[in-house]
Amino acid sequence: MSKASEQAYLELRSRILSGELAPGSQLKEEELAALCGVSRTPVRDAIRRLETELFVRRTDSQRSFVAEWTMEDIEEVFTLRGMLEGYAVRRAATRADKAQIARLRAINESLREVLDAPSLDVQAYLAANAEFHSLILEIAASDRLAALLGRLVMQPVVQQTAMAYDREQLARSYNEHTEITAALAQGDPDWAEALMIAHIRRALHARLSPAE
Amino acid sequence: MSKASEQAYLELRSRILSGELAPGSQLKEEELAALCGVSRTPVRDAIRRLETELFVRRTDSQRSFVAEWTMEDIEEVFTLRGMLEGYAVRRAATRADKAQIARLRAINESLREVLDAPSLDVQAYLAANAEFHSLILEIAASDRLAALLGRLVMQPVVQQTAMAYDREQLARSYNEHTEITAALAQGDPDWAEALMIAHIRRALHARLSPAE
DNA sequence: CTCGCCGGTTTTGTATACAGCTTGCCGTCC
DNA sequence: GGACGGCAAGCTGTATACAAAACCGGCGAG
Repeated sequence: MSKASEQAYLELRSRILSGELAPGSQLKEEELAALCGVSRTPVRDAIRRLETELFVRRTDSQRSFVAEWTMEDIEEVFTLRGMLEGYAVRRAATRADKAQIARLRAINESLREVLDAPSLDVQAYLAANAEFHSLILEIAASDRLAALLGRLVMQPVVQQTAMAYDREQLARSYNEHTEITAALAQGDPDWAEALMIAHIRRALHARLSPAE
Repeated sequence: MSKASEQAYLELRSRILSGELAPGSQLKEEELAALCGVSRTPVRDAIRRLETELFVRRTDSQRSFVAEWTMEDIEEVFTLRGMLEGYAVRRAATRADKAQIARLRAINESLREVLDAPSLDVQAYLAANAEFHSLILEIAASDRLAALLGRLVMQPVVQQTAMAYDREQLARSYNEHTEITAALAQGDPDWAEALMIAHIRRALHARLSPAE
């Protein structure tokens, strides 16, 4: 997206994720325009986009609020992600070629580097993780599925989830990625799907009880 | 949505469905604004909305085109719908109360009236069908799931599908709705889900080979 | 005391002008 | 003859002013 619109989107999303724009609070276009240093028009675009990504809720009378997430909401989003990404990886299993498998392995290598580093770089983890999942989506070769998943289910919760990860969680996540890659290399859709669902399920529980 | 924006949306969607705006053709804001008798602003909103509903595809450089649907695309959308609506009806099975079941039965009654009428009113069928599916979504009581399904998977293809229905297809559809209602009345999620998936699968095949 | 109506105020929707980017064509240079 | 570069036209992005709709307070009637 072009400059102002993208800027407004990133600005607002980051403030929502950080809690600066608290769940339940109203988003007023003019106020946000001032905040982002752009006019109302790109802010409107950004709000609409955040709405489709479930960051923002809209009342029947067109007023926007920061979405509030209950435990049930979170669990459900993970369930949906499980179904959709499970389907994606199932498709990927019958389509992946050697070069793509190699790229997946390379991404996993960079995940391992994060793991082996002396200090935990969660942002680097997030980047490599996103790359892994979106490469699988690319291999699945379905624009429509990508549109669904990319826009709607992945972004909102993943970022906050990873914040709750300790080194052990990261290690498990890395192992799961390795397994999924193996399943894809074997071309086994059932195996791949089961692993992906388990992978996402574990992320859910890490999210719900970070203390454990 | 308020007047002009909604009007533009409905206008454009109907022209896309009718083929007047052909798949692959470029959507130019100014041109469409003239077509709908509104300014570019609401047209932009409408295009963005149609984009999230997969009616419209957007290039990397922000130009919009009417989406082109291959057989594979259609099959895949039905698969996704099956997963998501299957999940919805599964949730509904453990939540529906007597009043809601009664409403589902009432909707099915109106479907039967369409069936028994001397001339086939496909629009009336569509209306009642949409009501049935959205009531199930309501019973499932998940705003997020509703946001996903309502916006993204249902609309694009359903309308064209129903056009291909003859009276026998309508009768089968009615019977399936009745069965699903029974499964919900029993509170049996497995049954309900299986029926829903079958229901949607059959719609797919009616869509792919209307001649049969 | 409650309910509903009414006006000011706030917030969103729409139109329009202008700016910036993309694209495709045409001419020139290698 | 081909390719690269620049120029012009067309389309989209952004800002802003004005219109319409929704909210909220207070006031009056039942």
